[in-house]
Amino acid sequence: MIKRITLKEIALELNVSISTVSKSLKDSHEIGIETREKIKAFAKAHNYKPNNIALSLKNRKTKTIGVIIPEIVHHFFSIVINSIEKISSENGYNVIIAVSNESFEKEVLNMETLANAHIDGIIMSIAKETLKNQDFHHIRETIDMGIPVVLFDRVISDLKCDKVIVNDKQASKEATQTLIDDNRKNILLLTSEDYVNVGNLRTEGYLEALKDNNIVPDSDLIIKVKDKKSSQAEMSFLEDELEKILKSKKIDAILGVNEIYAGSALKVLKKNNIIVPDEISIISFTDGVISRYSSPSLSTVSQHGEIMGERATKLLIDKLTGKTDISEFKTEIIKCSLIKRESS
Amino acid sequence: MIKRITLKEIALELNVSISTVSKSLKDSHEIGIETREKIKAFAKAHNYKPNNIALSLKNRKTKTIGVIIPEIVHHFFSIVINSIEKISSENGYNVIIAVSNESFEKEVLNMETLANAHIDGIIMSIAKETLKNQDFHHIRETIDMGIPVVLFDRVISDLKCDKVIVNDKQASKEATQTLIDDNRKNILLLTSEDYVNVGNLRTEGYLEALKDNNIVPDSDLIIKVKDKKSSQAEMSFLEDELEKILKSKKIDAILGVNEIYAGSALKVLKKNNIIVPDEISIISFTDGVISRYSSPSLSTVSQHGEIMGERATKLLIDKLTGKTDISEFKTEIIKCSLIKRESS
DNA sequence: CTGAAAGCGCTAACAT
DNA sequence: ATGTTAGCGCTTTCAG
Repeated sequence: MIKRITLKEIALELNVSISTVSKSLKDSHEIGIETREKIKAFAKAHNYKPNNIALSLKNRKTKTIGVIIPEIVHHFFSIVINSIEKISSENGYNVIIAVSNESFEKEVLNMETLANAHIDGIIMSIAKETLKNQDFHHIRETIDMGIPVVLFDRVISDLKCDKVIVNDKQASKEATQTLIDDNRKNILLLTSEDYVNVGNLRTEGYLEALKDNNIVPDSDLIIKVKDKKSSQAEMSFLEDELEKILKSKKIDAILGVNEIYAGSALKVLKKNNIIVPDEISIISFTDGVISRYSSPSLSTVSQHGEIMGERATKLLIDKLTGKTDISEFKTEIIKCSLIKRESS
Repeated sequence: MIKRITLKEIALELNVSISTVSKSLKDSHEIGIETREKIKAFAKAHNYKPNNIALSLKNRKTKTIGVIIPEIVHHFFSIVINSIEKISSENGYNVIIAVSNESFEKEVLNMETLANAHIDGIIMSIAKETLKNQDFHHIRETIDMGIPVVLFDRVISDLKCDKVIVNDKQASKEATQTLIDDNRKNILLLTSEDYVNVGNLRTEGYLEALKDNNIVPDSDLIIKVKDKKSSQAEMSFLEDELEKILKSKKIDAILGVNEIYAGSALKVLKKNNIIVPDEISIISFTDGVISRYSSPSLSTVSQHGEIMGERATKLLIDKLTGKTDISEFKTEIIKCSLIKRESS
């Protein structure tokens, strides 16, 4: 078993003081060129690596970023994490992952754990339950402790932190308009419960598009998928609702606020021998793997998770490195883009 | 901005020594009951939290686990990470994520970074390029430094560490047998290049099943998907190859070593108006979201990523907590299970 | 029962 | 040019 060598050991070995070693390794001109070189050579030969824990204790910096997300097994979030990890490591930061599982309590715990791990900053997307509870004390407290926070996607506007969001409402409006332009007037909306602001904004965009085109919204054509313990359960709820509506209403298009909803809808349509996009066309948010591999493949609104992760990380690092003023907060808005595939 | 209070500050405030405070907070019987209570009350009132960095420096333990994976945006790996994070946090460990992107160089760097972060142990799945290079010095060195490593899925047998794998060969054999039992004799195999041991084992299982049934393997019926810069590029390679084969050979079943291969194959078959499973049936490894939402949905061999992550984490934690002998290494084999869906 | 002091590995201000 | 020392926050041994 190979032990790491310390400054002290090097000092002892070469009969110099610890600070001489420390300064030499920093190439300080305080130290004579030959002792300096000798020490550097010795350190290299013994593969000296500074102990980051000791440095952290001294500097009060861990060069670590904490990330709290509602779930990992989810195309959008995994893209964002990937991007966060990439930018972080390029800038010498490590990434600690914490998952809230959409639970308020877990999210609060996560924040504590990360604060105790002395992460330098946090990037997070808020859990559904937290949005429902409208309780953000844990985020406020973290910010009050001087830990910078960057929120992405699921965001609360009155928190003192940077934010990265998507033009949800506008994108939803445009997607709906695309369907209307294709002469579809009976558009079913598959969305989440009201307190999920992202879903809400998309619903608003949908409604605005209808209004702009003088289409009277039919509340029966909006399915708000209830939160359940498992996404399995949520999907069967959605499928049941959809089957009911198909029997009672004429529908010629579906807008889904994420690809799981749209993918499930597609299954129901197939089961009922409804041809997509001839009879019903579909557009969905989340440009993930389901959209690409389903058949017909789904037209989607891409939220550009990669860009969101990148922007969020850069905002945070700028704050950590002092490039940005600590008390100034930006909100970056990423533009969604519509990716046309077979379903519309 | 709220500062964390330290032992020193508490001591100063209450006119006692630091060690009295430290002992009191540990409820040491050395300290008189009333000073003890007074100190505990004061600490609580001021929301004292020990500084984990200082503890790490002292204990040489960070209570952090490093995870190195080839990619995050991938159903199997994201499931495993999720599970690792879950078990870790239940046991008071943080998880640092590092992504190798299938690159050897990046993987070596990742290991260094994690070692420098003084993680207590590492859970990893080896990058393709590393498997190709057959260079595992970085893993050996990490182990030599006394950092326990647990490998999962993509594993090298002669490393001194715990391993969690899947009965790939057997599962592949059984899947192939299932197809043969359904009277399919011309089975196309979609696999990865030889040096990916997982793909290799699955190929072996396929070949054994053929042999057991006296079917002469046809090398034209094995597509080894070449590694490319992007999975996009790999898929178009696969699709081109498959189209060619469909023209020249009779095929009545496809076995894919992962669901991306199988999903892409499904698209090609659709394009050529071949009906699945009537004309060609499909079974695929990786029970992910593509399999569930494609149509027809894919029968899959589930590798139980959740269980793999759980076992790997438990093996590591057992080693870290001294429950297991440091120099004894286990290999756990998870049994795959076949999930029947519409494609077979 | 309480406190002083050393030490984990490192830095930096301050001697010499 | 090199060394001494204090200190980051904590634990723990040893003294009082």
